[in-house]
This record gives sequence, C-alpha cells and structure tokens, in this order.
Amino acid sequence: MATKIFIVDDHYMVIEGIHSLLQNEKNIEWMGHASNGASCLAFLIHEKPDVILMDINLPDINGIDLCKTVKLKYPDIYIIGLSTFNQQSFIEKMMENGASGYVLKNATQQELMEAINTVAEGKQYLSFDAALALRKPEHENDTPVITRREKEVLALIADGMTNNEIAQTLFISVTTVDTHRKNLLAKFNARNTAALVKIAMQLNLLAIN
Amino acid sequence: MATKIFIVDDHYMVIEGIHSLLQNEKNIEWMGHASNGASCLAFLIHEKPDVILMDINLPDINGIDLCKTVKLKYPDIYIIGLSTFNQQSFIEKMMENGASGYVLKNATQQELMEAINTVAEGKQYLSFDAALALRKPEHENDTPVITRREKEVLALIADGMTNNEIAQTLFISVTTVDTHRKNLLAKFNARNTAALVKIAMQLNLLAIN
DNA sequence: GTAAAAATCATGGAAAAAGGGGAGTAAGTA
DNA sequence: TACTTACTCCCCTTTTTCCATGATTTTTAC
Repeated sequence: MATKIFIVDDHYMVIEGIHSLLQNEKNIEWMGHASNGASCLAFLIHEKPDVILMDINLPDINGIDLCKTVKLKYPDIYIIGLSTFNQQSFIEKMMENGASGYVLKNATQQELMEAINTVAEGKQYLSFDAALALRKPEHENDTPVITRREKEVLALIADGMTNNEIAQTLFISVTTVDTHRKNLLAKFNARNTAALVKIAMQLNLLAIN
Repeated sequence: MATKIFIVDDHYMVIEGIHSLLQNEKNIEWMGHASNGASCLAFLIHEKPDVILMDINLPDINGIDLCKTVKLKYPDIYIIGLSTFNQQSFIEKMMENGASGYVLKNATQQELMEAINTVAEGKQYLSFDAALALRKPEHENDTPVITRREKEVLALIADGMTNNEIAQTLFISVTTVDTHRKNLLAKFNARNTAALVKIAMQLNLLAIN
C-alpha cells in the first residue's frame, strides 16, 4: 500500500525538489501541495494524506502551530517537520506539538525516504543533524524555565521599554520589574539586556510582531 | 546553443527542484551543483557555465561576496541571485556586486526560465517580487544599510559586551564604540540596545553561533 | 493545609547606556 | 578636484541598568 504524501511549503522549488525526489518511488502517492497553512487545512477537509511534510516558515501561520492544529483535528496523520535550521528549540517544539519527525532541507533522497517510511509506520524519525542538536548536553541547549510574568516582562524589554515604562504598562512597581529583569538575566545566564534578547530570540521565545 | 547552468546552494531539495524544473528544457545544459562557495570556485577553474544560480545563504561564504569574487575572475559568467527573502538590501547588494538577476525560491518554472533566458542574453532580470521590493521607498524598507564596522560592533553588543570591552576587542576608543552604537540605534530606529538586538535578529543580521 | 514557587516591593550605590553636542582623517566616487 | 562616506575621537549630562540584600504576600501544587 502506497503512502500518501502531502507537502506544505511556500517555496515552489522545494516542492518541486521533493516531488522530483519521490516521483520514482513506487510506494509513494503524491497528493499535491499547499503553500500556506490555510490552504493546507482546507485540503485536509476532503483529503487525508498519511504523511505531511511541513515547512516551519509559512507565510500565514507558524509551522509549529499548524502542526498542533492538524494533529488535534487529524491524529492519524503523521507530520514531518521541514526546515533549513536545525535549532534545538524548533525541533523540540515541533515534536512536542505532535510531529513524528524532522528533516533538514539539505537532506538526501535516502534520508527523506527513510523519514517517510519510518514515520508512516508510526515511529519517530530525526535526521542525523536534528538528532545531534537534540542530544546536546543539557546546559548547552536547554531553554530556561521562565514564569508567565517573566515572559511578559521579557517581551516588553525586547520592545525597547525601560523598567519605568514596563511598570506602568503592567501596573506594578519599578522595583518589581527590576527584580524580574534580574531573574531573567540570571536564568538566561546573560550579562546584560542585549545578550538576554539575543538568547531569547534564538530560543524563539519572543513572538515576531 | 544551449545555456550551460550551474547551481550553488546548500539545500539538496532546492537543487533537485531546480534540476527537475529545467530537465525538460531543450536549451538548458545542466552542469551540476556546488553546495558551498569553495567548491563553486574549485569547479569554475576547469569548467565555465554561462549562468550561475547562486543562493545568498551559504555555509562557508556570503553569497554576496561569492558573487563579487566570481564576477571579478570570470566577468563573462552571468549570475542570478537566489533566496527565500526579497529584502531590498540583499537584492541591491547582489546586483551591485555584479549579479544579473534575482529570483525568489518560490518562483515558478516560467519565471525561472525567463530569468535564465533574459540573463543569458546579457540583460538584467528581476522577479516581480524582487523588483517590487527594489521599487519601495527607502523608509518602507525595514533593513537599514549598516557598514562593516557597525556590523562588527552590533555583533559584539548582542554578545553582551560593554562599550569598554568592545573597544578593547576592536582596538579602538570607547567613544568610537559609543558613536557606532548611537548610529546603530538611529539606523534601526531603536530606542535602546534591547530593541536594537531584537530587530537585528529579526532581520537575520546576527550570525547564530 | 502546608510547602514551594511566583509575584510583589524596597534601599542604595556603581556601572553603563542614552542623548546632546562637535570634529578630524582616510578612502573611494563623481 | 570636490564631495561623500566610513571611521575615528572627544566632552558633558541624564537616564537606565546592574548588583547586593533584603522582605511580604499571593498562587500553585502535593
């Protein structure tokens, strides 16, 4: 029985590349592609692929969120994350949101086929590079645990607000904001605000708006 | 006479996609690909393509710099920039460094063929989106033009260094670093360092290390 | 219901950044 | 050659962050 494949990616050349890589595979049935999250969800109303290859960077929605949505509605569909980055935080979040695998865009045909076949059996697959990123020692890659309030303060700091402004925004004292700031610096092991923001951005903790 | 095409891109799927898009074209001769700048230059010693499709993000060298180098050594080779971004600054710099065209990775086969044919005749080609980005007034375009030195300072700031430490690292005066910092804040329209780093990260101006 | 974690607030001082000026030199371009 | 750009350097003042060291009150979790 052929595995039905669907792709969500906004880059035509990548879609064509994957299509080309898979077109001679007998046990693969190409169902087509979507170039954004909305048309992916629309497609899924009527058609049910076995495996979705899903880019993390989509024009309308975050691939990580789309993964969550799809998995919630259609738990039987297996999802493989697809991106140019092998950053631990991306991979981790994708897997947390129900993805069964993660492949980099410089993967070979072999890797891609291995990923699809493994995932189609219900198992998990991580490309070598992705697995390597995940296996890094705890202190090198773990995102610190921050509280709800700290996250709020962090976002406002990154927006360029001073402690005073943040205090007024959140209706709390300046000294409280200062405490949160200090705790953030400690948790992220950052020397100052600049380093803090950089690390937070790398860990994808700041929404892009 | 067939146009000889060579590709420099570190994403196997993109290479495969382009190959697939071009394989049925009669007047295209596929010469192969390189996945980094070094092997591209090595290839060019013995072989001379007519047109090179060149990714902007390469593992070893900036595509913009590679473009300059190639054009300097082999002025007869036409180069088409290739990337996922249609940011004005990228396109502009690529064209300044001798590229004859710029195509986004979500281009269709038609666009790609049009680009190759146009460029092979010695003319310039910009994809619709790329041309649009270039035509935008400066203030609408979000990527400020920063100098080499400013970029260095920016990177060190984002690493958490103080003006004093940066000064010692770059062997310049603290006041000079301060000037660069002030100019960066002005160019990025950032209220403080935190906002500066966030914007720089969003614009992909800080290497991930 | 108690213990832990989170959120709140505070003082005071040292360090750094932000904001306002001005100015000279070197290199490349029109 | 004249002009522009990048890079360099300096002064002064105010604002903000960073650091150390406290403490009290809510929430949350077991």
